[in-house]
Amino acid sequence: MSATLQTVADALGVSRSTVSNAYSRPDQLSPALRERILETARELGYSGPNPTARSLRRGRVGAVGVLFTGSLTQAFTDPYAVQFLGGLAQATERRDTGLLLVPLSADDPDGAQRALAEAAVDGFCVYCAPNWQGSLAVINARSLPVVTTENPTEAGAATLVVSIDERGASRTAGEHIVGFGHRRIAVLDTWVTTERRNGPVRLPDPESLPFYISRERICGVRDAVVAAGGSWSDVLVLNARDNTRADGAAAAAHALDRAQRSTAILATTDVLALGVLDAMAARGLRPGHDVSVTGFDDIPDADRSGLTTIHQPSTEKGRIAGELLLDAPEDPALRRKVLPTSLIVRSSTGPAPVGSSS
Amino acid sequence: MSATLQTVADALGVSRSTVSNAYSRPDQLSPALRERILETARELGYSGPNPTARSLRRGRVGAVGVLFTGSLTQAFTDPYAVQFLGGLAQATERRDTGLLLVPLSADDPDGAQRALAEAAVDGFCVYCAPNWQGSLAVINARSLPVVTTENPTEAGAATLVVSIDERGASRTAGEHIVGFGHRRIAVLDTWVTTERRNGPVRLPDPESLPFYISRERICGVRDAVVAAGGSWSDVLVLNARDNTRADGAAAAAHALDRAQRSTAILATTDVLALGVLDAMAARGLRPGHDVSVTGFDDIPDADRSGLTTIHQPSTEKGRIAGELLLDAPEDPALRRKVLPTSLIVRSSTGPAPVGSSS
DNA sequence: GTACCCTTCTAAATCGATACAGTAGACCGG
DNA sequence: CCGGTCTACTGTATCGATTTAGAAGGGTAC
Repeated sequence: MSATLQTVADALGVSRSTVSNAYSRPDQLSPALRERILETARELGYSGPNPTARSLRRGRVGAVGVLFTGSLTQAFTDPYAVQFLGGLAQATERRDTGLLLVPLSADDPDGAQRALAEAAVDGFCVYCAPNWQGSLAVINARSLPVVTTENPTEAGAATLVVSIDERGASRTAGEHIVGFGHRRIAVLDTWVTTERRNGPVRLPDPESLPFYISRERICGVRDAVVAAGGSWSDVLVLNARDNTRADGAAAAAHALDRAQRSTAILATTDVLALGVLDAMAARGLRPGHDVSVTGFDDIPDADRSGLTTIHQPSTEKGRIAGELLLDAPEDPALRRKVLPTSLIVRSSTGPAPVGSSS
Repeated sequence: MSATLQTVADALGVSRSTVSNAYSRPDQLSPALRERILETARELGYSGPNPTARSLRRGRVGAVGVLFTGSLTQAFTDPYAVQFLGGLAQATERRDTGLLLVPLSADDPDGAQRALAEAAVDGFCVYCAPNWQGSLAVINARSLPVVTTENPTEAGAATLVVSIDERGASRTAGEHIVGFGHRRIAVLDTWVTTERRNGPVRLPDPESLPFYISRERICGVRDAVVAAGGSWSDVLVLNARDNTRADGAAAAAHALDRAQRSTAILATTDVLALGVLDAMAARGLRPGHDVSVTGFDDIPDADRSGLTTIHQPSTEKGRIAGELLLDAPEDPALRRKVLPTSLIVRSSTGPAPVGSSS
């Protein structure tokens, strides 16, 4: 069944090299012979050089690995992730490079490590995974280029980074909220605790959070609150089971249904924030009047829903990540990029309701 | 820099085979030696067998290719697609197999074909792409297993298929609608025409549509209408630019804003249907009263929005596709599976408004 | 006619591993 | 002490291509 270069070469009485050239370097042989070779190949059912063999010889695979925490479904549920991946794909496609999804299942750490060690790729993109099950160590051992969108500190010195000022951006949202006079504030995030449930969490010190993005975004809010004379201990911390709209709504219920209802809920992702809006709609609460809500990412749905949020250039982030990975600059200064963000004010935020100051 | 099996073997004075066995077949050597080998490897910075070389020798790559039409962003915008992929990932992960995304850019047919010919994979999954740029021909030439969720007829005899009865399912939705007395009916789909715009389209004969899913779902509606004594020419056909909520809303506007407003809009995907609901909300129209709306797929948001739709087991479809691909049964009867669907009636459908019969 | 170049093709080395057959030595029963 | 069976390891062929240096043949310049 499986024909090889040699098969075709033998059939025509030419050398293997020539057949190879017919596919990979057309300028190295006469057009006439090339045509005969391709013709013969077609007859023999030979569909071109074996990609694996070619990769071995060339030392280039033509794919980059994309790491995921948790299930793939979950990883793609967030439109931010999808946009980022779209950008990444744009960049890699231009260089004839594919994207290999490498799921890191939490149930099976060994399997995850094996998957990383055995993935045939030219580099890795770590975009939504914290240092999961020692995955970074495995990756670094392979001495392949790695680009991450997260933790610039935890990443090795050789790692490529494209990031945003998570803490500063989040602080902007916090300042926007305290500027409106809000004092009963809640922050909503995923996996603030290892218990996977929807509800309030005690978090004495947000600096101690292990997950970079959670830590930075929550600390940003804290900074704004403290700068305005407030105290971190007054901020209600809510955990959502997963980064989904439904879990956002369920977790937000705890802030909305208690006696002293929070007047502002700052979610660390738009998906969660939209869940908050869902929960409010179910209770007849008006965004921006009864309760103010902010998100993070500025996904397309945010605009539709009038959600005040932090815009970050998701697609561009992916594109740049891809370019860095495939064309890693030597200059250390060029190996780390920080992209701008901006606060987008829409209708989901407004002045604190009167009489809510207590 | 790059250590190989041989490097490690030489350093220890053992044979290359033994080092290989230390990684791949631990039972073939004494635990003590194995430990020494792994230790030495670590010191030399050798991170395990080169995946490409291993693939070549083993004849198995450990990845399956997933084909996309259009941009990756678009392919992942539909929760149905994400669920399907999640199921696929479940099945492949269990077999230590990764997912390689292969984008088929419309701009660059040659690039798309090259990507297919050069993808290092053990099989292909074609799940949302029609026969794009002759992609099926390229794939078939490689004589790798292929699974598709679509067109059972266009697919070669060797192709694995996991599908649903698209036409029958869609007809069920149509019967539900005509059963409610609706006669001013619109169908909404993506790419009914090659012009990419939102709005009405003349479609004398739906059987002539080139895209399988569009054709089948639309014909299903037609069958229901005709069976109820109606005529296809009375059905308004709307095209949405892309399969997005926003485009669904924009296209639906044409059915909602005209003098003789459609009393029912049957969308071929939930995403489009949710767009229709958006458009209705913007106009103060009540789903199930003023206008009935149906979707297709039963994505999570459908439930939240009270959308009547056709449920299909998306995740399971992906899982089965993965299993078929990695464990293709010989028996032709087992190579094609048809999964059940069901009509889920929610609040977005109801009796035609009185006096709408003209 | 010789020297030189260009085009077109070939031969051999190489990429980094795995599979399989085979060997050396230990151990055991009789 | 011999045949037989294990265990632990080695040697060689092989997977399917690319690459490099170089050879054959024809053409051109002087």
